[in-house]
This record gives sequence, structure tokens and C-alpha cells, in this order.
Amino acid sequence: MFNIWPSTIYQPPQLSCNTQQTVLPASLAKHPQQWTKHEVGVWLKWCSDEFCIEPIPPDRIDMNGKALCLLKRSDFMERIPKNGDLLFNALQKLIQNKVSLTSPMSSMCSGGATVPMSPFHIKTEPISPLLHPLVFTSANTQTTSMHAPSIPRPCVPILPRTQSTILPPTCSNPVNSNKSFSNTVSTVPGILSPASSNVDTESASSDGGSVSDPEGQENDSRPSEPTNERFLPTTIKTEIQHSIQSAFQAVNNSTRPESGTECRLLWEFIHQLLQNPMFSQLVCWESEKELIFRINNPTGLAHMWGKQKNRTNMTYEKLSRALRYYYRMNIIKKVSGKRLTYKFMQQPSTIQKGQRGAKPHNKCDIPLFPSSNRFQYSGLKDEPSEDKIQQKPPPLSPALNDSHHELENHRHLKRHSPTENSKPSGRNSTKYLQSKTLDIENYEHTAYQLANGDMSNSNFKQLSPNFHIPSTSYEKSKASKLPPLMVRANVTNDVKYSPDVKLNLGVYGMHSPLSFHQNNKHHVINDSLKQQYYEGMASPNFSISQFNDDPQDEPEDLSFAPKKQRLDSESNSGKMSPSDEEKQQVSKDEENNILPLLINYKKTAISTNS
DNA sequence: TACCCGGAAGCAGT
DNA sequence: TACTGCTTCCGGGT
Repeated sequence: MFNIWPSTIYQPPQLSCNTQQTVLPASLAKHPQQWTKHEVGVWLKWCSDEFCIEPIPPDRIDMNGKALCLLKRSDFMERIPKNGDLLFNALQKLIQNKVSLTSPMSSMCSGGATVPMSPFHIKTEPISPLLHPLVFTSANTQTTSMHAPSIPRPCVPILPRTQSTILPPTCSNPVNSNKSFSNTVSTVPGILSPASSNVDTESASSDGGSVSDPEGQENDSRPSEPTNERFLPTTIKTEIQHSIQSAFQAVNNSTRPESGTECRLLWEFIHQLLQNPMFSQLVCWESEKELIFRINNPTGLAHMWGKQKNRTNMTYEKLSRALRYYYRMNIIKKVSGKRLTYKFMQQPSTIQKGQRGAKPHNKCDIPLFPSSNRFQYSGLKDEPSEDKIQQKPPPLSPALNDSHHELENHRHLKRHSPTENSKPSGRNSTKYLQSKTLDIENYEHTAYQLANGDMSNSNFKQLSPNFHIPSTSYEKSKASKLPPLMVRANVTNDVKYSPDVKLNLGVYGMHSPLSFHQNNKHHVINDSLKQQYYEGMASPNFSISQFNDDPQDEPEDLSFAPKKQRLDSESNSGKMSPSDEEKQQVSKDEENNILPLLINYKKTAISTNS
């Protein structure tokens, strides 16, 4: 199925021993963990000189090597916002290639502590190595030929044919990561190399990926930097080989049809890449613990994915569309506010079979309404089976989930507000309302429908008898802006139909101080509380009990959100009566015309309410 | 400009 | 043939 190997054999550049190298001070010729505080300072100084970056104030990283090695990327970023990435990567390279520092082979070349692996030798353009392309380069023909026969060919053109044809990003030209990456991969055999030489040319012309960009080629045509594997001690070679081989095997194994776990799914593919630091220039863990990853080279990743799927026109735009389908499956979500950063919502190993990939359109996996009418407007032909109804999505991270949905809802409402100029987009917007599933997550659509007369108030009630819309005329009067929707919610009954499902309830209320019970106390949801949900600070484990017209019922117990509580109590103490605050809130709401309120609740909490 | 969003239609593989 | 998992395109937003 896949065209695996290019017909032409790539001739790697011949490197000699005198290629440019990065030489660390002799005092750093040991594992970073063994550095003293002073040596850490020396390293920082060396980095600032080496990478032409601003001098790093020693007090920013005032620690010994052991502590230094424990710093995460985020720690580096926090301490040195400008160049933290670079330093982190530089350190990681040192750590990973530590053996080179003391290897007799390295000293053969330089006579001292040589670091033959610096990807950061960028005197002229100090760009974070994060932005560097993933460069697969065959740095040494000797090595290539030495190892090539022993390495099996992969089934798909993702991974290297030979271990030694792929190296960590040690010699990249950082001028343009995308170009550089694409360039490289389009010329190196076995690694993302095109099925035929013209494939990339084709794709380059058809998408923004600049798969093989002549300009980039020029840029990359400068002599390869210090990747001469002759400088690499055997231990390093072995390390790299093992690393590559394991990555190769991991991806390759999973792409073999007989393995049963074909790496055809995007999340699987990404996860495979994440498993190997070799691909960190494409995609890397931002926080492996939290399953947050970052795409460092969108074009490169897209190109790689395209190779995997034999889609030569793959772009990040398309890849990200596929990623967005994972949102609703709760497989991957966007990390709000962080570009190119996503999060696995669960351990990839635990992703269920039926949960894989995008859902077909017009289906509702979160049953909310009584079965008698739940699907009346959902566009579903048949009601899903009971087990599907009971399907429980894995828990979301409140912070991510809420803020994300709040943002989404807000955007969506704005986008699909019933103004002439903001009709739903897409190829066939006329089908929009017909197919739209009415569930609680899509309240904005309901608002849209209401404001456009697509659904009568009674129909809406029929769908969800526990939602009351006081005045559709009022809403229509506001329809020129955004669809205002006054919702009185008593979702308790709805929850009966989806007992274990953690829901997001988007409520757009002008005057609807929703209330809820927690710990036998009654709370009105006010602005500060909403903020907690937006920020994910509030516990999702509570229930919504009833609509409360009485704004005097101020929340008393905010113990589930201690941080916010402090802030609130500080800001609220004696400054404003509850009713004043409520009024101010209403006017603010009317100003904004939207109050996306995101509430998560669970069955466990509901019992306290009923 | 790059990234992000989700609807819609269609395609390829199972 | 139904379904999945995208891919492609789109209009719009940040």
C-alpha cells in the first residue's frame, strides 16, 4: 500500500573531523548532574556565549547540577522566559549524550571535552532549538553503511531505514523550522522520504506546508554542522541506535497489519512519536504526567502524518481538524491559551475501542433528555442502544474542560448568533439546523434556533421540560446581536436520563442566578463562582438544584474553592450587597449578551439534592 | 500570519 | 452496506 523506499539513494554529505563543533569548557566534562553550582554558572555563561543569547543572571538558576537536571522545561521557561526552551534542550542534549563528554572518542577529536551533538550551534541566529526542525541526516556514510544491513525496513516510510541515518536534531538549520524539516525529510531516504521524488513537489504546491521548498533547500545547503558520527563514541551510537530502533519498532510494529494495533489513528501516531525523544522536535511532552504535549513543528508533523496515511497533501490545518474531532470523543483536547498544545484526556492505553476517532455527525453520545423525546430533534434515525446511553465518558480535567468549553461556547454563540451576517458556516449551512443535535452542550444552537423561530418554546420544553424559557419575544428582540436565552434550570430530572454522565451545561442567562446545593447549603451562582468554573478551581462535584429568583441567597460555603473564596471574601467584604452585586452582574451580562456558565455535576452529588 | 474553530461532504478502509 | 476515521474545504475567529 505504501511506497516505502525511494528509488534514489541519498548520498549523505561527507563530513570531516574538522567540522564545526561545540566545545564545552573542560570543567563541564562530566555529567551535568555532577556539576557544582559554579559549574552550572559556567554552563550558563557558556550557553549565553554559544547561542548568542542574553546573559543569564546566575541567580535565575542558582543551583547545582543535580538540581538543574531536575528542572522541567516549564521551570526553565519560568526562570528564563526568553531562552528557557533553548537552555532546557541544550541541557537535555548534554544529559542524553553525557557519555560523549568523557568518551575517549570525543577526546580524540578535540583533545578535550567535546560535545559533538549540539543542535544549538547557532551563532548567527539564535533560535530556540524547539523551533528547530527535526533533522534526519545521514552524517556519516561509514556509519550508515556499517549499520544498514542489519536494520529491517519499516512498513511505512516514517522511520529510518537505518539507524544511523537518523540522528537527533543535531545539525539543524534553524532558519525556518518547517522548511528545514520538510526539506530534510524530503531528501533523506527512508525517513519521510516521498514515495517518489515528485511527490513532495506536488504537495508543496498544493498546501502551505512547503514540503520541498527550494529556498529552504538553499538554506539547508550550508555545510552540515557537527554531526560527524566519527565523533560519536560507540556508546552514543549505540544509544542513538537503540533509541531509534525502539521508536522504529514501536511505530513500525504498530503499523503492521498483523499486529492488530495498526498505527492508523492520529492519536496513536502522535503518541508513538511522543514515546521517543527522537521526535521531540516534532512533538514532545509538555507535561507527560498530565499528558500534555506540544507540537513543535506542525508542518513537519503533518508531513509525517501525511506520509503515514499516504496523503501527500497533508497540512497542519487538516491534521488539526482531525485532532479537533477528538475533542468530542474526549481523547484529546486543546490546552486553552497555549498554541500547538494539546492534552490526552486519558492514558492512550486506556482509550476504548468504540472511542476511537471521530464520531459520525449528528449523533449524541450524552443522552440528556427523556427517551420519548430525546432524539426528536437530534437528527438521529434510531435511538441508540441502552449501553450507548449509559456510556460514561472519562472524567475531564475541570480546568481544561470548563475553560475550553466556555471559550468554545462563547465563540460558537458568537459565530452562530442569529444575525444575518453570522449564519452558520460550512459548505451547506442550510442543513445546519436540521442536523444539529440538541443536547445540553449545544445550548447555543438552541438559542440560535429559538431566536430564528426554528423551534417553538413548547418544543423546547418538550425536549427538556426542565428548562423554562420565560420570553422568546424578549429573546427575539435581542436577536440582532446574540441570541439571549433566559434559562431557568432544574436539571436534576435531566440527570436521571444520564445518571453518570458528567455534563457541561452552558446556560445563557440574563437574569438567571442559578443556584445549587452543596453540603446542604444553598448557593447562588454569581460572577465569582462562575469565574471559579471558568478557571477550573471549583469542584465539579456538586449539583444544581433549582432556579433561584432570590438573589439574596448568596453563597456561604465556598470551601470547595478555597483559593477563590479568599479572593472573593476579600473583594466582597462589605463592598457590595448581594442584591447590588446581582444587579451589577445582570447589567454586565446584558452588556456582554452572554453568560456561558459551565457546570459540571455528578450523580453522586445529585442525591444530596433530591 | 499563524493558529484555531467546527460544519459539511466525501473518501477509503473495514 | 454501514460505519469509522479521517481528509478536504470552508467561513469565520483570535
